[in-house]
Amino acid sequence: MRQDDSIGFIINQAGRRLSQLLAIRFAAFDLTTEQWSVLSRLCEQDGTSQKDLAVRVGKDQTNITRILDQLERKKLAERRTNPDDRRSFYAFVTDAGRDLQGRLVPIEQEVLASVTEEITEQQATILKELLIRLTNKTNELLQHYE
Amino acid sequence: MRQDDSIGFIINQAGRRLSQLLAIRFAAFDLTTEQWSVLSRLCEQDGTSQKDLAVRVGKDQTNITRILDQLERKKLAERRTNPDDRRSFYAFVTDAGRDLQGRLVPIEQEVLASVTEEITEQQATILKELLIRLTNKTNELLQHYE
DNA sequence: TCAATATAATTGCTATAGCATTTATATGTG
DNA sequence: CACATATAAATGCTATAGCAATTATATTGA
Repeated sequence: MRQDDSIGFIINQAGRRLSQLLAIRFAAFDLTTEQWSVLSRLCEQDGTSQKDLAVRVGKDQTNITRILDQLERKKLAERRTNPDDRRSFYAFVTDAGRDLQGRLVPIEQEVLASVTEEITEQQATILKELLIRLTNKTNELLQHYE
Repeated sequence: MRQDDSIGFIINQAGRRLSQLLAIRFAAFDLTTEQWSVLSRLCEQDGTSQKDLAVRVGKDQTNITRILDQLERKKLAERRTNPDDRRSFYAFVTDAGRDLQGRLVPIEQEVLASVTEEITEQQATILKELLIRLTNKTNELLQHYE
């Protein structure tokens, strides 16, 4: 099988390109797409522990630590101590963070709309569903190595 | 829209997870999935310039330089000077590289087969086709910023 | 021909992914 | 209670992504 036909290659290629396009649009706001993914999640669900945030965003806890560092440096999010467990922190979005997120939402939507222009809404739904099934299966297989 | 529903999030998540699973299986061979992607491409098409290789693998030329450095260090590939243009190099896979690739192919195929176990072959084809269409459109949009 | 421009590859930089280890704090068991 | 074990977060490490700048060499145009 040629590499171009490998589902692994195709998925990663699609993801990288999409991130690249989004990154160009986000550059003016000095925010990376990964910082954006954490910021959005915080806007949806404020005050979760870093561990919990990692699971929800689907990132390693190490990466969450570092992305939160960046968001905190930019005053878009902040850590607050957990009085019940001094090992853990709760992450919160700041007013500036929520404000920025509000300005980025329409840009993300515009980008996503433009890249899916050549496929129908129904196809987009199918695409998402198939990817989610594949990811679930992959997660299941990954668990065998934990 | 919740982040979980964002096509961008879903694609990137799928790609990362798949790479992670493949990485676990490749670890015993001391090869990363990205090194693998370059090595496979070289096996398909030996003796291309780095610039050309970058386009084919869908990576930045900078990354090709560095991944080739790794492959060369591991004696899996080598650069040869281009007599017609002393700025450029041709990249070649070594015997050891071709040998390793041959041993990894069945592993990659097994992993891809296992992650697509929950979907039909027809669905896998649809999935790939939709992703390719999305990537093509994204590439087209990216060109506007070049 | 020679000077301006373009190009192939490299290098330096920041951010991210993921692993192993460390640190601080909790928890659970004798 | 004391000690072993578990857990949350941080840190150190290597590899990768991508941008900007550099270096060496080609090409182009006056």
